[in-house]
Amino acid sequence: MEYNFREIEKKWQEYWNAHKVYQVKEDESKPKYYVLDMFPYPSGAGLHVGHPLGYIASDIYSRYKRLCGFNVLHPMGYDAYGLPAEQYAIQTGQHPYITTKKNIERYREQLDKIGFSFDWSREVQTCDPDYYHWTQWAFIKMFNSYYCYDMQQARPIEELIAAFEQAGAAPLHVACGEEYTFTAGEWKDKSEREKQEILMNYRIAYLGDTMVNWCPSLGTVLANDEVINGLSQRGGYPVEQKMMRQWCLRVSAYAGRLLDGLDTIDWTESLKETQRNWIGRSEGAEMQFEVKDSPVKFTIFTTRADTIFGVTFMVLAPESELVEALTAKEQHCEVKKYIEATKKKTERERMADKKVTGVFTGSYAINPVTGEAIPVWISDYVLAGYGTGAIMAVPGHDSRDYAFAKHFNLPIIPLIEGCDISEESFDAKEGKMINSPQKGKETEGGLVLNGLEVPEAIAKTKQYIEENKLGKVKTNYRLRDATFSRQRYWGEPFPVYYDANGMPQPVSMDKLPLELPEVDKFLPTETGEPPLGRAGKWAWDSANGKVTETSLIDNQTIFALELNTMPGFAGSSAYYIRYEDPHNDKALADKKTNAYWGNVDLYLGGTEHATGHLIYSRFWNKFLYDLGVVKDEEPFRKLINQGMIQGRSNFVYRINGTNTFVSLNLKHPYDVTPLHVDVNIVSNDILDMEAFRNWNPEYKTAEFITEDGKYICGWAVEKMSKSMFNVVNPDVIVEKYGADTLRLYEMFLGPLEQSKPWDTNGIDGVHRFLKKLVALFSGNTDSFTISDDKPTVAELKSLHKLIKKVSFDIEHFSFNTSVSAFMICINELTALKCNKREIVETLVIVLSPFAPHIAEELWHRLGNQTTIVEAQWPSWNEEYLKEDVVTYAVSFNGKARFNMELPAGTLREDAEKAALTHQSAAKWLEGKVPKKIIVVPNKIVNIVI
RNA sequence: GCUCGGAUGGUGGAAUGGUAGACACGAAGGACUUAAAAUCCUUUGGCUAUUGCGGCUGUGCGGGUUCAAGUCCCGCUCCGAGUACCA
Repeated sequence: MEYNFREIEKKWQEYWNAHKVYQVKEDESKPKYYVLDMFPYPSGAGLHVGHPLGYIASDIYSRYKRLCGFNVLHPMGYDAYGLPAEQYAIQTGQHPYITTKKNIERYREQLDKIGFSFDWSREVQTCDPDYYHWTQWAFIKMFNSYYCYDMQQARPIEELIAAFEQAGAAPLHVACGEEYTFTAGEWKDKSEREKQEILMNYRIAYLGDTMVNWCPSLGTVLANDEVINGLSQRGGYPVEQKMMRQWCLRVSAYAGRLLDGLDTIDWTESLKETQRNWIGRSEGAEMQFEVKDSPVKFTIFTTRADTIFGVTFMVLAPESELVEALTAKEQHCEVKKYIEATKKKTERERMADKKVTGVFTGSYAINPVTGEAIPVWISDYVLAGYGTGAIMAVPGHDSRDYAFAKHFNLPIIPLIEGCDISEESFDAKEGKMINSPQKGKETEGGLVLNGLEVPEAIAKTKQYIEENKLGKVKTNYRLRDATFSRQRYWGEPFPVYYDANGMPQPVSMDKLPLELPEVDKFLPTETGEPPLGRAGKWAWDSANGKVTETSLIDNQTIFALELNTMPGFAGSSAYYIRYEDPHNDKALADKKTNAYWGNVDLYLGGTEHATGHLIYSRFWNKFLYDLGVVKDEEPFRKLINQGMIQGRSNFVYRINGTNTFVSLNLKHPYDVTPLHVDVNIVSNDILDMEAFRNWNPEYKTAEFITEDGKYICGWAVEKMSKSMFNVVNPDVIVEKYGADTLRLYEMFLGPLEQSKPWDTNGIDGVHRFLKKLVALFSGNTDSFTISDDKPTVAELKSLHKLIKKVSFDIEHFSFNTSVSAFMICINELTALKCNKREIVETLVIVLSPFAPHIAEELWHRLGNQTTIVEAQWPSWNEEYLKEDVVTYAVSFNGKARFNMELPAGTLREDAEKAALTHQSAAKWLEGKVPKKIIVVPNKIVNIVI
């Protein structure tokens, strides 16, 4: 029987598809298990060999869990909204839907060839109206909710309105932008528009004037995680700061729960740490400072309350609202100049420019503890968006304050015993406090920190602040609200129109989905509106509840709809819930269905989503949890990050000024230029010279200086990309070796979570394994022969060793060592010439998650009528794994010297005696009496002399 | 700067504190073949030894704990990832 993988794989893929083998339904009789891959964005380039890595791993796990008796949900879909399709549309005029659809088809074709066990009947596409219906629905729910800190959950906005009507706004402990204070009476006197404006301040989805990351080249705003080093993540264009009225999601309200939730889920420590940093909890105190000769008061935030005696100046952010009030007349001009200069700089320039800049306001603040007057400065090293936009500067113990003080010649006071601040500040939170207060400045009943350790001093100062009403203890988060508007076409439309007051109103729920309209061009309008401004019918007829002609807008029944669309993360934030009940037109997912499937048990994807998707969908899920829509508060119970597969580029070396190429090891004497060469015409770093000449007309006449007739290429690890000619397409591998080989080889390449370069060189070894497996039943003949004889102990040992190892490995996602175990087992069975039914039948079940096609083929050849999917994962029998004879390594002073064989179960004393009386022992004992003997059962006897 | 990873042959990588280098690739030699492909066998960390057996050394560097360290602890070096005026 020849290993005809093309025939076998085609046959079974068609069979599985025709018999809907991988479709699942809720089944109360079985425990559920939900395995999910991060769904891909279908790019025009198609899949390269790195993309399926995670899908293969999750597929192995799904198949394994199925064999173990779980009802496994393993769906797949597409994150179909995105910039590349829109950029392409701008260039070519082709509708992004067409591009996206084409790309999806290509992806599907490529995925199908690899033999995944996805339940495609549950496929979702984020650009499908039946899907974004529920994205829009969630948005309206967020619009109609506020966040209550006392109850720690999202609540209907009506409750807040009721509270305002009853008691006004003074004592509310809720998430908001600005803190309002008004009485119930004042609330009632406000106009409808004023009321809406105030409520906007509390909604979880709200319109807000915020500093946004504006990317002029993309013509849109970006979320913080979409900006890297001041450049856009997509395209790498410069990003500037701009004040804009935008839809935002009040993610910050959930900061505490997002942080605490990390302790309840099984993610890698490094990913949790990344999220913790991004959320950025810091515990400190807010302190109020009065201003000399002025009624103005302002608040600062600090985590180092203990350094209050070292404050020598204050700093405001240039954007701070206090700037105006605190600028003295004589400083007006200077301050204005500085603010103007700061505004001109982009975020990137501000970051690149490490120069210390600032300007004095002319005002003095009063230190609430010492009563001293300290100058107030303005500098761009203080950020308006964090804390209160103002700080107390302690140059002795903060490096930024130190640099500022040195530059402007401001005093620096050391507060820690023995610290050296002549060259740099002492930022560590350790040591004994001094100068707190300074000698001779002690006040009656005042705060004294001298002699305390820093943590004690922080605690004591906080207590002092609270007792004397100088401020309050506060926890700050770095996590900002997410900007949710994009000035783009290819995204979910907001289900929102603007009423006669110009205030947004949600479209009624029963009119969803609000479908994306057609436009003539995908560019902004001439007046600078987003592309949806071109949509002729993009207005809302509230009387009839439908989209209608723009020209009819009358602000009575016909209203303007929102022209922005939602960002990429909108559609990917709850897709995993939709898979559970993908065709439900009444709800995102039926409650009972969600109660069965619950959250994702295993989520696989890359780390690049650590501060984007994985924060947003946790937020989104928590919101849905608050609504009672989903059963679990955390969406992803266990998360594995598969590593990236990089490219392995090959180089040829052209001798400068010639068309002659010199082999890697002969290039030293020449002056050469390394050139990328297509990795598909290189095998084991040996160039196919004929193919090279045909590859590019430029090389048609290429000459080679070879080593023994071989041209050896150099290589380097780089990103897998077309321009490096190092892209390896999975289709090519499948065509040449088969899907089973590809699957095994991707797993064999190394640990799942590690990034590694793709190197086709080793694939023969894995392919050989499958050929050996097939050869076991046929030798060189075409027949398939199987023996019904009873297996021998050696055969059973080999098999059970394999079952144990593979079971353990799959549970620990150590797939690379599983593949090794298969190879060892097949080598052993080949040596034993074992083709016994009992052995083979079990072997193929264990192999089936890894190489499902060949396993299925053999399973049927063995006479089984059902698919192997319905088989049962075998358990191993420890009895078979026991050895009769145990080989002990005998060590002297920890150094292994010789081996000896003893019957299994030999007592400790007997093992000692055997080691000492062994014929080789005398040589190593050198006549000495052993001081100590350690016996490790079944393994080692260590003799200390 | 801070945080988190990592460092093992020519290469990818194995190794619950217990004989380091499993498994695979590559390489060298051999068998079969007119030849090639395919397949099979032998060798393969380094040094040294060799008619034989063997010996020494070895997991980035320097210390430590232990009968025993790639693995645990302390201090470095280098590489990678994330994040960054976050007070």
